[in-house]
Amino acid sequence: MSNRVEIDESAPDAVRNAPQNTGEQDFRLIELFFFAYRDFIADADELLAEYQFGRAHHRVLHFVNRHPGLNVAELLDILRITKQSLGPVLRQLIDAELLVQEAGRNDKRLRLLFPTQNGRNLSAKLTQMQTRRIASALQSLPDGDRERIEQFLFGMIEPGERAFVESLVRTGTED
Amino acid sequence: MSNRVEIDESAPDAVRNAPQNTGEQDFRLIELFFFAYRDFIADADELLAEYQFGRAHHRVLHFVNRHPGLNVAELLDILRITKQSLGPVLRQLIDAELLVQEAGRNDKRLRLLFPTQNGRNLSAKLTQMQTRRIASALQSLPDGDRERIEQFLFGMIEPGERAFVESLVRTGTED
DNA sequence: TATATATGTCAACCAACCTGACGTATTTTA
DNA sequence: TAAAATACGTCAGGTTGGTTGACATATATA
Repeated sequence: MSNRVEIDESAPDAVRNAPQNTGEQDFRLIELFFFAYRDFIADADELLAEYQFGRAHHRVLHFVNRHPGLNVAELLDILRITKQSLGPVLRQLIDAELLVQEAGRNDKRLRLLFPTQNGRNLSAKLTQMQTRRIASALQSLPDGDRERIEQFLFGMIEPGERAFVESLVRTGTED
Repeated sequence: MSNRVEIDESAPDAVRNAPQNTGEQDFRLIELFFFAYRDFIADADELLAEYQFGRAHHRVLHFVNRHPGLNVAELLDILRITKQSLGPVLRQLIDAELLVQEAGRNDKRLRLLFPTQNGRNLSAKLTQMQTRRIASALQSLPDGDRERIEQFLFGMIEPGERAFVESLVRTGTED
């Protein structure tokens, strides 16, 4: 069988020029953001692969660590996934003894999620890798620009979500 | 069948306290980056869904628009995926007449990729949505902070990748 | 007691990747 | 000029991380 590509004579015309990096087309920041995020995630991916885990596990581990005692509904709300897709991830993390479940004291329907010491350790390791990358990226900037970066990232978040994100992000902040 | 969760008496101990937002654990920027990227992507996802397209289509459309005449190997190198996974995406974009292929003039083995006018239009629409979100995030910052943001994002990129990304990002920049 | 809530689970499906193997057109090299 | 390398396409089968829908159970609330 031939896979010779016949160029369709009636094909729509190719546009041959590159678009410009104008005010309406901020390619520079769009692409930098894309590649920055790719590499921000990459470190963690490597470490997680040793455990046969993926990004889904990372996110669950991260937020349970940050908010010990979180219940399933709250976790789903943060991650914006369905309980059906959370199910296997949660089970694997519990089987690996990185998380534990406890029934709520007052409301026994709730399954409260806590990290184990191993879970805390792995999460800390992942967080440290990302923290180091951020720190080195901040290093080249003037002191005080950290707040500008925070402000920029916060401004990228959908306005209706900002209060919620702010409440998550404030946790554990001494101020 | 009962799904009563028996709390395993021998379960590892739960860690009950939240970790702190210290120098070693930069939760604030980590989480802001996570949520910012999520929303940065979300606008485009919605528009793409109308075409039954996903993020893979977006990325291909974006880079072919930015670099008209790109060949398949170069595209794979930017996207870091295999040709097997690019295949269906490319075919769908060509079938939808958003992209066209042409054999290379000098090297006829090459398949050069170009956007059609429709492809250019859709890509521009997607880029504009992301550009607007970025612009509104920058609005609250002092003038000139744009460069700081660029510098920060560039600093997040793996050092070995920076030259390549810089060469991609420079395309179409008048300076 | 009836209903609502929180969670778990079964089944079927999908998007977007992957590896491996192989075919064809074309170019380069020996 | 024949052989090897390159660029690309494609078939087959697998994985991860999601989805929707339906339903069961334990517990809480009205």
